Amino acid sequence: MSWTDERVELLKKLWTDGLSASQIAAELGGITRNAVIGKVHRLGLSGRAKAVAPAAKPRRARTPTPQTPAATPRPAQAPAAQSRGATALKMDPVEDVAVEVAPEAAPVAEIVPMTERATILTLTERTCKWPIGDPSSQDFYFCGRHSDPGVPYCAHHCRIAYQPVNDRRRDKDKKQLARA
DNA sequence: CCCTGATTCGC
DNA sequence: GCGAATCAGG
Repeated sequence: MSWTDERVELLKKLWTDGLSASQIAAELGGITRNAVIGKVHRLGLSGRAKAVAPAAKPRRARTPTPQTPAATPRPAQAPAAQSRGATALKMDPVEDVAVEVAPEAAPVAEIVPMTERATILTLTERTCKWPIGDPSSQDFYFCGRHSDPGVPYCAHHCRIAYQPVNDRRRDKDKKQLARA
């Protein structure tokens, strides 16, 4: 894949929206998070809303200068993009909406251990995105259990989501028959 | 382990 | 310019 204008625009939008590099990579498709990060830096829009980095961390990557005959200046990159607004807190508009509403009844569809639950902020390519509970409730969350990369749901919810309609009906019928 | 962004450097 | 490899950190 190449960086077409459309893809660059989408990248800018998603990045400024606060999505992580890997999330953006998944959104764009056919690209890794490294590519996204690299592009973000080249575009000069790194360091989004974030508390002002206090003591600069002396970044050093890879083996300390392996082959350097005599001259490899590498201006250590101009400290250009250090200008940021005061201290904008990163927030996700989606969660904002989901949290604003009344806390009333929270019909939990099933139990998922607290430690495995996911919010819209913690979902990744490998977390189950099965929604649980009332979306307008405080207790709404996503399954969050492990799912294979690129697969939206964990094995358990995959079975539910992708179960053929006929099978489901068959199950339902079985239950009704058993009851009758 | 999972993940995050930052950086370097061969291509 | 691109992005894998690597780093430092949560």
